[in-house]
Amino acid sequence: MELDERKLKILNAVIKNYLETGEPVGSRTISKETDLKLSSATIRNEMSDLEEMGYIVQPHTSSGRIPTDAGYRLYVDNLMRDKENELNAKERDLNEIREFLNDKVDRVEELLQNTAKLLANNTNYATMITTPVSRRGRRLKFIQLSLMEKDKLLCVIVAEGNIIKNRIITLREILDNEMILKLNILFNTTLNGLSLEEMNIGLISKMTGQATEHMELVRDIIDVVGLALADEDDFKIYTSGATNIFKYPELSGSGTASEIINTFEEKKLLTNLIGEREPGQGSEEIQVYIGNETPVQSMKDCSVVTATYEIEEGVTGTIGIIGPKRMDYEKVVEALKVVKSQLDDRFKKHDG
Amino acid sequence: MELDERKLKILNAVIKNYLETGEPVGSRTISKETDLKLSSATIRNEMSDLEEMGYIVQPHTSSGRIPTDAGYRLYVDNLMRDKENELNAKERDLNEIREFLNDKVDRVEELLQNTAKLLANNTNYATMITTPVSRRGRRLKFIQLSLMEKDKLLCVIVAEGNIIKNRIITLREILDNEMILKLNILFNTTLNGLSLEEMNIGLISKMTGQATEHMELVRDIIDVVGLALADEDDFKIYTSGATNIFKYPELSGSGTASEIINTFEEKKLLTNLIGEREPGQGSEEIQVYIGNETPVQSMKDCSVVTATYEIEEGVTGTIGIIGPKRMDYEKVVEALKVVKSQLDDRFKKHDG
DNA sequence: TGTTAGCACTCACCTGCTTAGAGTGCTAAC
DNA sequence: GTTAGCACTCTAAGCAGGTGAGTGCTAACA
Repeated sequence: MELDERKLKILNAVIKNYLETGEPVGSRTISKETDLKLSSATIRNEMSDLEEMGYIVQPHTSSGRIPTDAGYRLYVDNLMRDKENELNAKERDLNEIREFLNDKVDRVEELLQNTAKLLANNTNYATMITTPVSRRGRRLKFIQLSLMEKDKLLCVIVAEGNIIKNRIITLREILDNEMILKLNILFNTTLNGLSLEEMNIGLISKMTGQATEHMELVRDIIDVVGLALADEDDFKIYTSGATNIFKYPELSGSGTASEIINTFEEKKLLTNLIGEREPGQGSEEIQVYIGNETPVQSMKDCSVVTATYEIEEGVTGTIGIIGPKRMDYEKVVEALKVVKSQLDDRFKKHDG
Repeated sequence: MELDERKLKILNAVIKNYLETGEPVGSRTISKETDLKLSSATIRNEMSDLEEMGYIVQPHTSSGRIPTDAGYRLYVDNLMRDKENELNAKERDLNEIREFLNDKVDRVEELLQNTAKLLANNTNYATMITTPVSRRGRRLKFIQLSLMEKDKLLCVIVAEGNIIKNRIITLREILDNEMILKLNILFNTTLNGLSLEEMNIGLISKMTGQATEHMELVRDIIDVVGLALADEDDFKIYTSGATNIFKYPELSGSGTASEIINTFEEKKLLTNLIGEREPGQGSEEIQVYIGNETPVQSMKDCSVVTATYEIEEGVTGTIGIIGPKRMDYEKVVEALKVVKSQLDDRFKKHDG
């Protein structure tokens, strides 16, 4: 059977109507609400075909049709853009996002948290956003050792991108200030500008050789620096609007809501959503997962839309919107694009 | 009417039974399950009295009784301890908590997060825990200035309790290393050991006087130090097991669950739970809020039990457990006591 | 050959009715 | 003061019937 123009129009109408109402849609509704001048009987025949092709189903005999995952897929991939003219109304909402992101918020944490909240409020879905992380390890910019207490050494480690980490080392020996100064010089002349991979064994033995009386300490410090550079513990996931899912009966019933909320609470469970985007792939960088396509099991009854933002070459974060399968894909995709580009801009501005 | 021994026993039995089953409890049940050798008819009379006194109610005519908030209150304040002999069984669970907290977890954040999770798993209620905060401002331990880029100065500020904060100052002048060394010495000799309140105007003008060429910078640094010491932004609330509330039908129905989950997501809404304990008050430092007594509106159908832990004089955090009014108060209170004392120990150990 | 009107049929949902069971309050007897 | 007995109340569950939305199929129409 062929998916001709008319069938597409009907499918589009069915999905569009279902997105709005959340109720199964019948042939009469389509007959009345499309510009196709067809009776409900004709529509019925076409819908029967569409069902056979796997794009729509009846929840039970003699009820209207609702889209299948395949139906949504087709809609998202091919039909959605047909309605671009309607976007103007939605643009208004998005302007709020634009304006907000243009305001200055000083701390990144707050910025991301607010972005999540804003998206959640504007879309009425649950949202998540991650801090940007670098694919390759960061380079060491410099290191600063200072004595905090007589047996506690503070190591301030500054990496590329001005990521600052503090580590405390408990000393097994007494150090005087002069020695600390020497160690500072030793480390900064040897390690600065290197990435984790470049700090090899040769380098380490060279350093321990230059400070034979404090070999152990030097090793400790190198360890700490290595861990700090590798450490992704400033990788955070912020979420907002998890309770929005209660607004959608098809999710709030049974155990689904509980599972989803739990996933949001244990933010680690969301890591699978983070895009493994190949560098330089597709222009959009927006992913839509429908139902079972989702990488997170607990969301198999939802749809998930993610975008990847990039604040500099190789340093990316992920924004995600989670809602019912009948989410307003257009609005969500549009909102993500706006946020993504605004975030890009903001970070670039900050950089320069 | 007087609340005699027998009435107390019956009330206790009603509440205990209701805590277990969650169903209204009838006179026959009590007649069978207590050691009082009384018929159901007698129990009925007594229950009628207890209802008149406001300790129990019938959800509808001709159903069993459930406790009122006043009933729970009486139970928590006076009746609960009668069953201390049963605690041995529950002790086993608590040992798990003890063992866990004795294991070393390096980062405080992780420790607290895990504690919340552990409590949630062991009690089947929702839990929260805050980072410890100091009532009075912290004292400055030392400060370390270093040049990060040619126009960016890194200030590492270490406060009492080894709280470390990093701040970046953008320079309006060029500084050489010698100058930075001088500034380091100036700040550390003048400010170390002082609290925010003690850094008064006299001190500031004395310092700017000693570095007239860099007056602006000195002022900037003092500002940054002041803000960092006052800043409570490392105050965090960790939560766990929010979805546990779905296990209790009386909460999961209607909008309550959604509201509670929302409160847990917007952690700020939980701040009202944080104890304003007067120093040196009551030995227990465990608070039980039943129903409407709660300081957080969205939890008016729940009970909330909080404990305050203190890692050093004046530096306290709050642990909270949120569940249905029919929560197992004994177990919860016991668990909180264990966690509280273990946390105390752990921090003291670290200190020493 | 595609489109339409008509009709029988299905199914979810609502309403009203009935029944069973748990539990009460009251009274009278012990 | 305690108890047995009884009438009463209320919930929960199950069943019957009616309604309406929607379908599939067939036959007639353009």
